[in-house]
Amino acid sequence: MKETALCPRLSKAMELIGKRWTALIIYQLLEGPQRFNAIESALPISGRLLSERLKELEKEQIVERKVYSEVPVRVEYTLTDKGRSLEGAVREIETWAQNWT
Amino acid sequence: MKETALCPRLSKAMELIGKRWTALIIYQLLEGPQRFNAIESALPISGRLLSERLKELEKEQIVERKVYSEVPVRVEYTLTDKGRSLEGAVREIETWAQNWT
DNA sequence: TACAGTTAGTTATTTAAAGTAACTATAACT
DNA sequence: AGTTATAGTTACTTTAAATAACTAACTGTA
Repeated sequence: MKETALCPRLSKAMELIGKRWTALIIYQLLEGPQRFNAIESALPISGRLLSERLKELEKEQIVERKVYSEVPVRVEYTLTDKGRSLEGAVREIETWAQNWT
Repeated sequence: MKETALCPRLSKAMELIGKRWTALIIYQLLEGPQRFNAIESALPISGRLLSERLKELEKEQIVERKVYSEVPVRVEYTLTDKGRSLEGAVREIETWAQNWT
């Protein structure tokens, strides 16, 4: 993506959390750690995209991936501090949506 | 887009303001009314997409379009009350970005 | 031994959105 | 007649998202 002279920080943040499904995944993880299937069931997202998004969020250190070698394998996704710190922004958007839509 | 059972309101809001460029356009308009060219210059967005986004935002009553029949024509875009009410959310994201990126 | 079930994905293909560049209408100015 | 300016539009290419089918690893059952 091109850079904006306007506000590179906002731009970068929007590129990340404005990406489709990202905010909803974070919203879902605010409930607590979740397994891959749980997130997939909570949202109308496919495994393909969920996998892609979780990788991006992991790379940005917004979520943490924990693998439990059970059978079948269990993988849990948890918000990091950085991830949890997005709660305010997500709640603001939620509140706005309640008041204006 | 499919509906999410999770939080249709957040989902709807993110579909709108999470759309590429939308948050940055609103951020820019928080400075005050702006002409088409001014927004286009402030962001690395093309006329094609800016036009498309502004139409969407006008339809959602987040921005208002005013035409002044001067030569050449002047078109100004202003945030409505609904649009200005997004300031809190945008600032939250900006603050998060400052603290965590 | 062979087959179904479970989780957490991946691969392949189609469809939608975004990026890029060139073009248009209108009117003044040279 | 040709140039400049604003606010777009049109045509085309590239990237991202949606959809569906498939895979690996292991268990439990017939």
